[in-house]
Amino acid sequence: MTQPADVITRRERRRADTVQEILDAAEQQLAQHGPQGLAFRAVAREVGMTVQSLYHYFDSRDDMVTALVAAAHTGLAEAVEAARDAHSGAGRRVRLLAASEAYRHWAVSYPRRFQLAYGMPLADYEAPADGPTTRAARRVGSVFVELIFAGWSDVQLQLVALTRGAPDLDAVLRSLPKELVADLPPGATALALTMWSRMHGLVVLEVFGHMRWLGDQAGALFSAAMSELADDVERYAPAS
Amino acid sequence: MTQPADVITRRERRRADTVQEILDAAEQQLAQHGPQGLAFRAVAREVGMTVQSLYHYFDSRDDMVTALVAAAHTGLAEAVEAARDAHSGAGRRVRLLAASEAYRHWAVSYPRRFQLAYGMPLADYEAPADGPTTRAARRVGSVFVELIFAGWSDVQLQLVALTRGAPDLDAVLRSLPKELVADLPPGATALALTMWSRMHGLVVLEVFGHMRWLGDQAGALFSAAMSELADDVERYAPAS
DNA sequence: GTCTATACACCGATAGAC
DNA sequence: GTCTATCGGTGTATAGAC
Repeated sequence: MTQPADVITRRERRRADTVQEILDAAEQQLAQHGPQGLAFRAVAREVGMTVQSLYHYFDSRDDMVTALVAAAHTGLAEAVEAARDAHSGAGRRVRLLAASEAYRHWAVSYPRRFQLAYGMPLADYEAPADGPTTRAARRVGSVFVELIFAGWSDVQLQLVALTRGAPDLDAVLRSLPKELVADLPPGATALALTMWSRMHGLVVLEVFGHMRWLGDQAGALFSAAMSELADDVERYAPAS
Repeated sequence: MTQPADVITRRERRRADTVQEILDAAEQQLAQHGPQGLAFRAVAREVGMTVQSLYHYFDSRDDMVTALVAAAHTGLAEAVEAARDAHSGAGRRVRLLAASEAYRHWAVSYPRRFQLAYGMPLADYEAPADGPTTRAARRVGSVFVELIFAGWSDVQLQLVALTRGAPDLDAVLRSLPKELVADLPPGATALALTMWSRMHGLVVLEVFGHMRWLGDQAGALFSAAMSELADDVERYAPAS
């Protein structure tokens, strides 16, 4: 006789495998047929199940979409982290540029997933306010926060005065949860946000098709802009 | 007897009014019910017509959406132009900041329209490659190009070296149509693009709900970042 | 120009047999 | 856990009367 615990584990593993199989099918549908490919029926066809069977793995279609959004953020985070770790011996500038290139590369490689995570209001889908989705999203941001401020002294961090003259903004940035942004002074948090948004802005324009007139040179423009961004980061961290 | 020309004019004006009425209803639907509010049936309900009548004013539902996208770009362009003209006596920095604030203000005031223009892949809708949509979109960009480079000498323009080391990118930027970017050297074009993307990045993050943890301070962060951006523009234009 | 009627496909979700 | 059957709704688009 197998132990009950074993049985449950086997069942749950099998269940997890099936869930993953469904998510893979959904991602393929998303890539091939766009947003409407995420219809429950369409995913069921792709994975070779009936619609009703899907309800055994997800409470609703929105549940499945939420899982996909979280998976997208996780995939992007893993890509960025891998790029960072691939240059663990190098300096801040090299690692920051590698991470940003990985960010864009993942986005243009999986444009639909990136759109799903950062831009696409699906019909009838409303993202849950807090959950696995937001947690996975933070992972991406924290990589860049770490890279930007690696090796800064406390004095250097305090000297970033990006929010001077906006005390309310200061207060909000100071009251953010620590796990989101590791106890940085408000100016530094604002700097990380603006730097991330500079990178994000170019990527989002490209992924949503607003840089087609650059042909295949969108990546070159991105690299040039990221080089400027890295210079600006250095400028904010005056040699101690 | 009225002249035939008059009759046609009256008819066409009445038709144009109806088209505008439909578009207004569609925008209200978009604001209230999101993307799926743009269904032909939903718009017909809102405007008080039957679905079939809409086919007399638009060849298809995609036609109507295309008109909405163009209208969104035009509305954004008008808002930015108005802000620029409201400070026609001021210097470049003031006008640039005013235009950027107008950009964000329009976006957060009409988030669905902004999403429609810049981010939302509607189910089954594919934007036409070239048409009124792209022309209206260029209007926004050209305002910022003008503002950024107002008063620069040819020498100053040539000195922007943002694309150094990327000859292919240079070539693409140089071969862009003149009405898109008024005969600028490639480095200057790249500068305008990156500056615009810096502004756009923050706005797009906010409009798509990725800055909710800043509460009502997203605007303050935007202003701080735009101030930095204006400083950077000045830095690129060394005093002659 | 507007209407009714209609065709044909799709959707999310539920009930109940096996 | 998977199936069939079904409900009640959505959508785009066309035909033809008035």
